[in-house]
Amino acid sequence: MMITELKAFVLLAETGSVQAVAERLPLTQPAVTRQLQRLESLLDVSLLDRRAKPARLTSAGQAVLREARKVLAAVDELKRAASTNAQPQGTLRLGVVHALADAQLADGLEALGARYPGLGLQLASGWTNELLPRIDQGELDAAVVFMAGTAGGVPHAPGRLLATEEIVFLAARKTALGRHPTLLELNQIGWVLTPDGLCGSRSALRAAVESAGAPLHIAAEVHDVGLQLSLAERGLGVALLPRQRAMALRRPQLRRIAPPGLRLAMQVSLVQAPHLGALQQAVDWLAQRLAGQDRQP
Amino acid sequence: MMITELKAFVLLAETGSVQAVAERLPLTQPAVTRQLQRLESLLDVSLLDRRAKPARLTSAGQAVLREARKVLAAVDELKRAASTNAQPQGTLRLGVVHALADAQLADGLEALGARYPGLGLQLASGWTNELLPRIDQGELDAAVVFMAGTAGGVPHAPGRLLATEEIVFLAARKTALGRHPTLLELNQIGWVLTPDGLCGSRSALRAAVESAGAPLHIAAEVHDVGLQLSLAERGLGVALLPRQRAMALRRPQLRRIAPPGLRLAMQVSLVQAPHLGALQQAVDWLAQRLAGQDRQP
DNA sequence: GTACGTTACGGCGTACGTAAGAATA
DNA sequence: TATTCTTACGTACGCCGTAACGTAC
Repeated sequence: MMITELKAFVLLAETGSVQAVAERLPLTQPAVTRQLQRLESLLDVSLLDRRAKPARLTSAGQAVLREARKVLAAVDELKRAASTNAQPQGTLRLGVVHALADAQLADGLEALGARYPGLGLQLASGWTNELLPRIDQGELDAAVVFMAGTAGGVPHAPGRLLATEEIVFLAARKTALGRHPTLLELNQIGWVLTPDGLCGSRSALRAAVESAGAPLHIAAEVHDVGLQLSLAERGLGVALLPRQRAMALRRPQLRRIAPPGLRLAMQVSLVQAPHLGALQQAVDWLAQRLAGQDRQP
Repeated sequence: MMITELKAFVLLAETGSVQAVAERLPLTQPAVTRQLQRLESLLDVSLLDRRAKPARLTSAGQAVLREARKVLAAVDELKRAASTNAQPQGTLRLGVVHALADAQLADGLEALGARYPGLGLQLASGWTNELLPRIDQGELDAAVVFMAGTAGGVPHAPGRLLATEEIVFLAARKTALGRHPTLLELNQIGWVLTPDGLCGSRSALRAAVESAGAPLHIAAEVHDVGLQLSLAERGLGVALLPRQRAMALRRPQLRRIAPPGLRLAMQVSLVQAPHLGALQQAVDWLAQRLAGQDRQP
């Protein structure tokens, strides 16, 4: 109630004629008359001075006209804010898996802030299996996660696939290994893994090792990637790292190893809550950027 | 359409429960649910994340919530402006008869401006018979006018009676007149009248003189009251003036005369257009002040 | 007289309440 | 299981269009 009446009233003030209002709504004259009457009865004020035939606005009508324009402007503003094309406002709550929370991501987020100045950003890093429930809980709007597995069959991650990346094995050059070490040889050295490595790489690795006839030998479980690499450099284990990240390293004491029979890969994907509204385009923009750079150095 | 839905939505955001909204509107739960659905469909946005049972607002919902509050605030503002109790805004277009457009009125108008700071004032002076049509034409909101006639029967003026005032006769002391001159004696000197004296005093005077057996002898017709008095002082005619105004004069050369058989009077009244809305209280205030002072010096 | 706006009447759409169903906590 | 929200159905209210009327220019 009331907004349509206000529109009619403002139009009347602008055109000066009920007829003209009726044509532009479009409606019949009686309908417009009744809308105006309805508005007067809702507000309990005489808005029109009907002593003359092209009725004039009363002084109360003048005052109401000003306020009516404000109301309609506010309604337009609301519709604009509701439309998916609107400039995103508010805060985008973004989750990122630990392993990708690096400088490259920071660049992307900075660019996001530049692209959408009105948008606040709230970042949360966590493991894939932590982030996904938080999206379901409505705590996050979107998250960059990954799933890992054998190169042939990575468990398909939910959301949009941003990139597929190989996971490489890194071992110390000084370690006594042949040119093409087998998986079991590497397993004897032991693996340096991330603790809650529930993104799939650990299980794929375990499956491969066990099918080769040995139990998975975990040499170390640490969060910090720098520590993982240091351990590997010291020959205390074999570390796993996404290919791009490994190539960006300046760790000459490490060598990359490709054991026969096992190629691990991971899929980076962007998961989002449904119904993001205007935030959707920001998420889309981020997805495109992250996919576009394809995490190439 | 839409405002009731926005109310429901804002209430939902505040209470967090459809149930609570339903109780406070008051409505049944299904009705509230449908209002929310309707709003979503009107805006073509998902406002609620229904994955959880006490449904949460989506990010789009957050944005819409902000704008919805603005809309409702604007609507409240409109209702306030429409209410008769609202602070008068805009311009009060006031007409005043020439004869009352004096310093005393200026005081009243100044006080009006002080009482209603938001109110603009547009003053028009004119004759009663000019002002009344302008009210009908919607050019004026109110006017202070008067009607004159014999003391017994002043033609009743439209609008509110503010004051009844006697009209006195002023003649030069030096004029050869008895202690109680008759109407015909005064008529022989002649009358100093205002030209468009259509407010009644002239016709009452003419009727009285002619019934006494002589034609109305007009010595001068001038607008300016000062000139009228100067002419009277010089013995060139008899001037007519409201009693209060005459008593405020410092014209020792003039004497006040009360001819037997004719007492003229005038009624000051305030006429207004219908449907003034919030301006009404300003008019009421002015009427009360003008009547309250009763034009006593 | 003509144009413009207002009432009168019939039809349709829409919003509500009641009651049953789905889904979450 | 209990609470909360959503869907289904019938009813009533409200708004519009057509037509007749009243009124200012």
